[in-house]
Amino acid sequence: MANKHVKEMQVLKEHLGKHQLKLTRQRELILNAFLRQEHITAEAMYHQLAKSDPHLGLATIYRTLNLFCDAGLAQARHFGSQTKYDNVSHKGHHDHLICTSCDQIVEFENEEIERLQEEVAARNGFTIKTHRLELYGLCSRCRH
Amino acid sequence: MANKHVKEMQVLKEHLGKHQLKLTRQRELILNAFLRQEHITAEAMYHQLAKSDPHLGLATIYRTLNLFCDAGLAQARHFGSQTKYDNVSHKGHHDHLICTSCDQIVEFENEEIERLQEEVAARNGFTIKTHRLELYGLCSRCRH
DNA sequence: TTGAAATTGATAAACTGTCTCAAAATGATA
DNA sequence: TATCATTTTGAGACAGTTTATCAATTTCAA
Ligand SMILES: [Mn+2]
Ligand SMILES: [Mn+2]
Ligand SMILES: [Zn+2]
Ligand SMILES: [Zn+2]
Repeated sequence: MANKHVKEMQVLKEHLGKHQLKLTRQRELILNAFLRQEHITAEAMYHQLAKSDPHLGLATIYRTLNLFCDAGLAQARHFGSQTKYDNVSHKGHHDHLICTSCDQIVEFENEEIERLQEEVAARNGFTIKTHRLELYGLCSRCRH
Repeated sequence: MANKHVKEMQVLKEHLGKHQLKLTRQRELILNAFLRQEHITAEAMYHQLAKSDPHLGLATIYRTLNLFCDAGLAQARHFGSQTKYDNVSHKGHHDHLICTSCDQIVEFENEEIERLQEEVAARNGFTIKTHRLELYGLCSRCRH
């Protein structure tokens, strides 16, 4: 429990070192809470952390989650109207299936789709930097 | 010029009729301006219409563009941080290539990708209702 | 023509996220 | 370990975008 998330903490420390940033109690706290999640909003992190740390500011949550993005531990994703931070510390690129009824999010990878995207881009003279693919619908549980 | 967009006006009128809504000067005005665009923000429509109609309210623009969405003439799309209304009166489903440098938007359709999406969804027990695929990068002009 | 119902415009409010700044914490250095 | 320049924090102000409110106006079915 105490020395969990060692690898991710190392990644963060390296990023901090490279950018003359400091390791703070808040950053450690937020990192540990964040790594227990897969996809979470800043607001949700705020409420969750408020239980044990009522004075942690919302601005600090935003700043810190954005820092995690810079460090490569997180990725901000806009699902519908919500912005969720995706815990990518242990995953590579992936896209999402989202149940519009229960908000369940399933991750998937499909190299065939990725390849076709490149093909479409090339055909139009584009060089892809990033892309976003989200499939919205009903999961098997919610369909019934 | 006067009787342009007759078909779309008909679609709107049918929607209004079905929902006991009324045809107003503003709705006609906004429809004609909107149909001349492909992808436009509410704010941009507001400024464009302000030239000829300085007292048209921004709220009316939003309300009316959302009405067009209900009528199937428009679709709200969140590109990056902007919300653009896509003029779909004369198009079927399509996805987008977006140049992050000059904001150019290219539309494309790829039935192979669509098919693979269904496959992915089925494999995960999902039934897709909608999806979003956006490829962000540089167009040929901006790459140089 | 009338009048109930819908719509409008102005603006307040909601919502999400960033900025400001004084006070506190960090960590490199002596 | 003490010093102290630099970074970070928390609180709230602020900004951008979209919706809600409401009195006045417009629409349209009767
Ligand atoms: Mn994910
Ligand atoms: Mn389009
Ligand atoms: Zn579900
Ligand atoms: Zn371009």
